[in-house]
Amino acid sequence: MLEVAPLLLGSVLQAGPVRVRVTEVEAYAGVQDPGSHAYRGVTARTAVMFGPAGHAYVYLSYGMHHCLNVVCEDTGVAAAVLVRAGEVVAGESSVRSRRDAGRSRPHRWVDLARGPGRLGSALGLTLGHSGADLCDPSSPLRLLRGAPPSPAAIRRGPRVGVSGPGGEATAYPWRFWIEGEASVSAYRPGGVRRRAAP
DNA sequence: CGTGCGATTATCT
DNA sequence: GATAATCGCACGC
Repeated sequence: MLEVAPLLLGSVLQAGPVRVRVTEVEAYAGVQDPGSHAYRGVTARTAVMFGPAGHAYVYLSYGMHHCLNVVCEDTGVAAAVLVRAGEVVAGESSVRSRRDAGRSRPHRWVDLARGPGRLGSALGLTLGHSGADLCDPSSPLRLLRGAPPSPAAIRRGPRVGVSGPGGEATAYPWRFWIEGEASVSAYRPGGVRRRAAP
C-alpha cells in the first residue's frame, strides 16, 4: 500500500464532466492503524475497505464533507489511500456551481479542490459513490492514468487530522504530495507550520 | 497575520 | 448520546 500511494500522485479522477489531477494523498492501514476507520474491524460503513482493490470508499466527515479513499490490497485486508487534494483540470464550471454557491466571492482556482472536503465537493461525491469500481468504464467515478510527477518532486511527511493520544500522525509518516504544486503548498508541508523565523 | 469556534449528520457505543 | 481522516469565517493584534 505504501508503494501504491505515491503512484496515485499525478493520476486523474473523473466524475461526470469533472476531472481532477491528484497532488496529495495519505495512506491508511487497516486493523493495525488507530487512525483508520477499519481499526475496529468490519462494519456496514467500512466493509468496502475490506473488499478488492481499485474501489472507492466514500465517507461523510463532520456531517458535511464527503471524502474519497482508494481501496488497496486484496479482499480481506483493509487498506486505503485518502485523496487529500488535487487540481481541477476539466469541468471547472460544474465545480464552481457547487463550490461557489451562496458565496459572495468565488474561490481562487487552486482552492477548488485543495483539501479532502473540498475535493469531494468538487467531484460532487455522495455516499452513493462508496463502493464504486474506479476501473469500470461505466462507473460514475473513475481513476485514469495521468502524467506521473518527477520522482524527485515527491515528498513524504506526517499525516494530518489524525486524532489519538500517542500522536499517530508522526508514528505513521504516510502523507505523500508533489512538491511545488500550488494546491498543496499551503498545507503545512513537512508537518507543523512554523512561525516567522527569529 | 494568526488563532478560535460553529456548522451538521452518519455511524458506532 | 458522543464522536469525527474538515472548512470557512469572525475577531483580536
